[in-house]
Amino acid sequence: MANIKDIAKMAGVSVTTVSRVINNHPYVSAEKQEAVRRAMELCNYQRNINAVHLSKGKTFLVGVVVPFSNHPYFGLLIEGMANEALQHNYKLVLIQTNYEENKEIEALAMLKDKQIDALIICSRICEWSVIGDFTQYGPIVLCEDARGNNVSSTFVDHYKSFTAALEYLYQKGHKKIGYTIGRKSGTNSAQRSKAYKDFLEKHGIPFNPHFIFPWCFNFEDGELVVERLVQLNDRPTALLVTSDQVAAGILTCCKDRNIFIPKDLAIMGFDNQPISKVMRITTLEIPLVEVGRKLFFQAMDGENVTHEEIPVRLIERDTV
Amino acid sequence: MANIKDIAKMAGVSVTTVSRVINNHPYVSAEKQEAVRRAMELCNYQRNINAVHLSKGKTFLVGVVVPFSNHPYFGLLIEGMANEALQHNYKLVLIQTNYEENKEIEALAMLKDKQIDALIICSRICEWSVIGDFTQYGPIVLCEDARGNNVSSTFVDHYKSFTAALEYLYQKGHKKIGYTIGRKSGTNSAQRSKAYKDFLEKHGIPFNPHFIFPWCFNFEDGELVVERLVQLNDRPTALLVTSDQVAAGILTCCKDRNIFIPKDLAIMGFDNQPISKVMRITTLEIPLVEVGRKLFFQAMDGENVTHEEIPVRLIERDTV
DNA sequence: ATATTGTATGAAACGCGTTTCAGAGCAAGA
DNA sequence: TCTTGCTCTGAAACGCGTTTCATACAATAT
Repeated sequence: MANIKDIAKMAGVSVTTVSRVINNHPYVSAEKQEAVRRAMELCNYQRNINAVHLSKGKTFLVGVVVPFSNHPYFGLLIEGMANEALQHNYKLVLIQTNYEENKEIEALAMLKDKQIDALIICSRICEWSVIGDFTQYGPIVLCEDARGNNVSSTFVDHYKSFTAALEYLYQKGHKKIGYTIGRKSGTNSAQRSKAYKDFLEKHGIPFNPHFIFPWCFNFEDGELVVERLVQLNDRPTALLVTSDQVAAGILTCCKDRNIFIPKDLAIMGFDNQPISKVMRITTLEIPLVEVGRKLFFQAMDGENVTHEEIPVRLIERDTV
Repeated sequence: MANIKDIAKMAGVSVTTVSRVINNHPYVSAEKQEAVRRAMELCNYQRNINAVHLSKGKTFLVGVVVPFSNHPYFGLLIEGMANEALQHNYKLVLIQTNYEENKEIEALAMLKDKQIDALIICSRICEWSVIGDFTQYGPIVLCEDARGNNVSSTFVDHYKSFTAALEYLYQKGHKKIGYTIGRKSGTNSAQRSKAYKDFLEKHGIPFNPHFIFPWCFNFEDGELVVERLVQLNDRPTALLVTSDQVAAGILTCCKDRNIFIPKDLAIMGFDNQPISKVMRITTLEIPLVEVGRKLFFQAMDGENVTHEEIPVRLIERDTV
């Protein structure tokens, strides 16, 4: 395969001139321009992008860390990023961690060795201190409240939104409210847990550990929730479900067991995924595509560390 | 940031020796090895991966073309690839096309300019001739029957499986069978269409264009199907749905409209996604994670063009 | 007529790790 | 003693495009 030198020779010009033609720099005479183009066409020339990357010290690649790629939550986030990436002529490198710390560190290493220009972490596992060690190598953007850490972030205030959701349920008459979360640890889960405890305290409601259902990510996880639910003597009357997928799963399984929604159990989802619209699930909308877009934007704007809070919106439908 | 030259100078050796240490080549004395390691640690040295890529002519990156990334079908496919990629120390570059041809061509160009070592196309838009122009630049792997084209493929024989599904429904007493597909064009859709027509002909059943529902991808698309269904005077008694997600959506909407499954309408899904298990949807299992794994494997084995047919398995549940 | 400014072009340095090749030193086998 | 074969090391070439700097000439301004 021909390289830039071959083209230069063939067109009777210097490599500089070829480079100028390739990159549309001014100051190349029409004749030479033509000669170079002809030579490139003749050889079916393609510049070696890795040489460009080395030379420029950039790859136009942005890493995206997700625990799993087959969840609509991350799907929408990625969609937003991909759209924005397209605009900026960037590509996304997907790094699936399955919530294993070493994979996240691998992603950070990619930033260090310049394989990617920036890194977006959609769901963090590493300690902040670990992340901090890598900020010197390029922009790192988080999808959680990262204020106070030297990285940009676009996030939902889960304390606030969880509190709002709880108060909404309370005001609808619910005193016994349970909730589901994904991971037990993590900033978001911690915020929710705190919101929950503060809510209980405020209203003088006793804490019931059986009302909390961790490890709920997908539609099918709803099945287990319902199974555990029916075995409870003292059941919650409402469930705050941190994913519409899980909410849909719970709703479906409840129907099968003749648990009527919302009469027997109120359900409130999160995200406002399309499935919640079809199933008429009351939910808190998070504009995930927009969040993805903003995350990418922050990754591009590596100079400045910024934090953007995304407001959520309550969407009342038929499950509360 | 220090480069290999700096390290060499600092350790009092040549760059060759440093390179040897980095890559664990034999024939480096213990002392020099130690000296190099110390220097690297001192400088917090990180080799520039782009220089490696340029030098080696490889990037350890594999491109993955998908129309959308937020669909569980592609999610599982990617999951399989990601697992295998990890094993081989490769990373995946996600290229989302939204079914736009130019984006797919962009992906092919990435192969040409050596930004990726191989390309996996999960859902093709380009003509075969276009793909053919790029096979010289690296392995291209398809997730559809690509026999006869100079690319590897792992695929389901959709003619065969569709026929099997139709016969299964027929044998259950269904004569009026409709089906949903995603895109109208595409190898898979063509195979299914042919299977459908052959099936009708074989059993002397007249063709009814209203029984075909295109553009069905997601859960929410099931809503439209049901809406159109109820407006039909002459309704199908069974529906072959080419995605469990859509099947789940249809099932949910039917329940809301008091259309009883399978009494009023039999539904058969595809993929055996977790959702189909929870909702007890009869489906044809496609081992997508396994398919993803194999696709990646073929991408690695660029020397040989191979084709692997994946058998599907009928999973009888409660919707037929 | 002279000083500026703009256009056009190429040599060479640069980014940086890998790999080939040549050579030196030393031990085991002939 | 001589050959063969390891072990160890480094200089230099290689992969390839970008960018800086110097230069040359034409055109406009003074």
